[in-house]
Amino acid sequence: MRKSKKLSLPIKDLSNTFHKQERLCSKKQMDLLFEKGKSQTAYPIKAVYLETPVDLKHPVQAMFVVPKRQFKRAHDRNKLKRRMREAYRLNKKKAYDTLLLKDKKMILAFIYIGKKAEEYSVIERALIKQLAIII
RNA sequence: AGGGCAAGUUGUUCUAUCGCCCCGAAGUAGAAUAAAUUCACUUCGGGGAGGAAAGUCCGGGCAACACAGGGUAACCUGCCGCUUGAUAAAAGCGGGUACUUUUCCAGGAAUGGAAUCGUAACAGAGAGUGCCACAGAAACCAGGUAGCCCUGCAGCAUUGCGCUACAGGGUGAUAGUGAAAACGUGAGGUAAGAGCUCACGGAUCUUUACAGUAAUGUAAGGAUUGGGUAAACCUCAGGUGUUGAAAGACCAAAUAAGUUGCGGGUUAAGGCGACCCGUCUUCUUCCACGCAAGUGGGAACCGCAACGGGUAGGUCGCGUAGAUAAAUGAUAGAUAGGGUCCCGGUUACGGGAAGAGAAACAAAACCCGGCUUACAGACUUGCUUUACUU
RNA sequence: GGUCCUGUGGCCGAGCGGCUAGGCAGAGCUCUGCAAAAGCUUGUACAGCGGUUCGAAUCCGCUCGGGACCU
Repeated sequence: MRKSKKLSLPIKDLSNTFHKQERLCSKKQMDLLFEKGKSQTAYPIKAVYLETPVDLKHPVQAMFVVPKRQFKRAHDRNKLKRRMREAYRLNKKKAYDTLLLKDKKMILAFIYIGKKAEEYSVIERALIKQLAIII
């Protein structure tokens, strides 16, 4: 596996942006996440999440993973990651609001576990479901 | 004209909304700082994947380390000329040679010539070694199974020719085989035979002349006349220092100048990143004993190895695409082309309808060139097939 | 990003140019009242495509698949 992105929201924000600060980039944090994080599955996506004490700018840092083993072509991996990222970007607002209220920070990884590339609508549905459960 | 195949060229449109990466400018009662300034945010402007970005099969740039010299090994390449940054190699273009497809011509045959299609890892098997299963007499300094011929001896037969067995010798014409069998045809010759000899033809090597930059070709002369395999070992010639961007430079942070072992002066250790020759380098300090050479001892120091510990963050390298877990997407709509159906028409084509709608292969991670592989549609060329008309 | 190894029946695994060993598994038969065990018999493979060679699993090239290493 190998890709991740992070999302950060400045201050109040409400927009559907997805900046670099919102992506999970630190190798240390990643190792920590996979070692201690909890996971759950909603086909075709598996989510790994962990509350973190680190002082982040945004309530959540997220990364997206598509295993090379299932998808040999870089093109296919990119496409799936983009679809997941897009779904996350458009639906993260509710999660942000909730976490801001609770004053908690979180790191997240979404791993694509399907055997074949699914349509955007399928991915979006699964991702919304994931977010709802996690938060 | 349609379909199919092959090769080459090309290889993707517009609008809206929400977003992504990089650069620049301006702004902010924002954050850090003494300040310069940096960061953040907002607005505006600009730029943002491919012909293969792929496979990583070649080469170059670039970088670090190494480097007196000679030889060996290993690896790569192998007709000639020109071109590109690139002597060699790779690639492109042209040429040569060999083989091959088709057609034609000459010949009794072997074979040769001309045109044309294609192929070639295209130096050497007149240096050596190895291998060539099965079949076959024989598979490589050829052989002797059958056959043919000669001689000797024995037997049979006999007017005579002869026949049979054995022994010795000659022979390579005939012979099933095989991927491959010892130049082809004819004549002479012989006991039978043979390039043994001759004629014509073929092949290999070579000398000279001429043509060509060259590979090579042509002609004449001479010598020779038994295979294959070098993508088997090998020989010859040319080339190759090693490692690669995870190369490498700098900064910051952190930790323990930690532990153990071995070595540190003569037939010692180490370097010359494979090996050898050869050559070069290293020839310390303290303590005790001794006049000295030297001996003994531990420690320091140096080198190597193992164990253990810490950090694994930033800048540069790095690009008017450009990150450092890696940017081009999503949604909605519109068209081009194509597909389906209906009508007219012999086709070509023309008109109309509904619904779908940009869908091939595939996404840069230092850069460049070549090769290979993948690929819808469009265009061009060639081949093939079908239909219609003449 | 770079470097390298590897691919033989359903599975494991020999085979350094000449009909592709062997074991396990499968099928049939023998044996048994039935089965197990045992014995006998039998089917099935060189990843794909080209090239070199008389002949290729083996040598060479390309493609595909599997794996390892370098930070």
